[in-house]
Amino acid sequence: MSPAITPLGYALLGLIRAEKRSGYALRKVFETTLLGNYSSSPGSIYPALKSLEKAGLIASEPIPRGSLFAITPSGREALDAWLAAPVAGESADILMLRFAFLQDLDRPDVTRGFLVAFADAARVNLAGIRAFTTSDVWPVMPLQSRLAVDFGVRNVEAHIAWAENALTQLEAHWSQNAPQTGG
Amino acid sequence: MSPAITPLGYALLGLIRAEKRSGYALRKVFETTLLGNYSSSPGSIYPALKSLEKAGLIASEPIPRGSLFAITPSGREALDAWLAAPVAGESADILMLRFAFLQDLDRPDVTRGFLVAFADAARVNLAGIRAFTTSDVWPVMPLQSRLAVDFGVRNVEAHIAWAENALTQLEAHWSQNAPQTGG
DNA sequence: CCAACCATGTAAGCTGTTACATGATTGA
DNA sequence: TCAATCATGTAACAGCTTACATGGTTGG
Repeated sequence: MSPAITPLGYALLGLIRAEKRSGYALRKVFETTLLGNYSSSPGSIYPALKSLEKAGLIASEPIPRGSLFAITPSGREALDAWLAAPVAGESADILMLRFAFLQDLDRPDVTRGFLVAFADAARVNLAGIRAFTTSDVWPVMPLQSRLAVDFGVRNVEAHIAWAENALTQLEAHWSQNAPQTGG
Repeated sequence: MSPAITPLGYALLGLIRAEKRSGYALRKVFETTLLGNYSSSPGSIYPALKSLEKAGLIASEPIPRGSLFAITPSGREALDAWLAAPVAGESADILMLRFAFLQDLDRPDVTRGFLVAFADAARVNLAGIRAFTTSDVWPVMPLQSRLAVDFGVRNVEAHIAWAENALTQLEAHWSQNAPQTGG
């Protein structure tokens, strides 16, 4: 098995699938957009691109200045597998990256599944914290500790609310815009 | 200047200040509590403890089985400096770690300053996103991209609401419980 | 002509992860 | 006695950051 693809690797793969880009252009994306808290330093991106190319997931074509990277069939495969992977354990950051890239997959069923799983995971998470806040140790904990836990509660609640709203809006959008009738 | 203390190092310092602990006990904390997404693997914690000890921030005393670590004066100094540092640029995770440890500092003024700065930073952040969502590119962006941005908005809003509520509750708590009159 | 930007690369160093290894003690 | 847990350690590896280095091009 080839070395695992890192989050940065997937971020690059996703951006490259959406549009052929040079290493420099990719760096600019990380510098300027909200998406991705990844470093735009050359020391991270160029080695990562090399490793993706070596793994056959992207291919470079020379252009007048520098080179352009395009995704390969096996790169598409790896990216799709990642996008469809279960929502377990991954951080919100990574999951949002996946959500953003699900767009290019254009598969409402997969996106729907993702959002449902995302909300479910958040609800499980919330239940776990609630179990804690209703235990007997909770009332005797210092206020500041309880507030730190409350931070987690509010975040998870925001996640759930976001996922429900996103699902509602996307369903409306999908039903308006020529539903996919298979192909 | 000695090598910078890592987030894991501060987490260890904070836990050790609150209570003398062994490496094993510290690992258990990471395994069982909600706080800290740090690994409990021996390969991370024991080397980190060694490095803290080498830097003179903690000291170990032998006990029947293993050893206990206690914070040193210079460790306290380093921890306090970190707790009082500006809220700029750090991730929410790290900031929450700081908030939890601010408890042991027992300095309402510092905690208040932290929460105010935290809320301010979140508001600046929110304003930045709002500037984006009211720009001319926003309406033409795909729905899914807008939803990804909405995730960020909801998170930051949750941060602000949490900080405001935390401040309110703590002020009430401080005014009830024998306000510090210096000394 | 000089500054700024385009475009890529590498070397050093630190950190953390995984995996393996050791040995003592406790409980069934 | 055997498994589980206590308690610590280390070696190999991967990854990212910082910093440095190199050239070409564009614009004033």
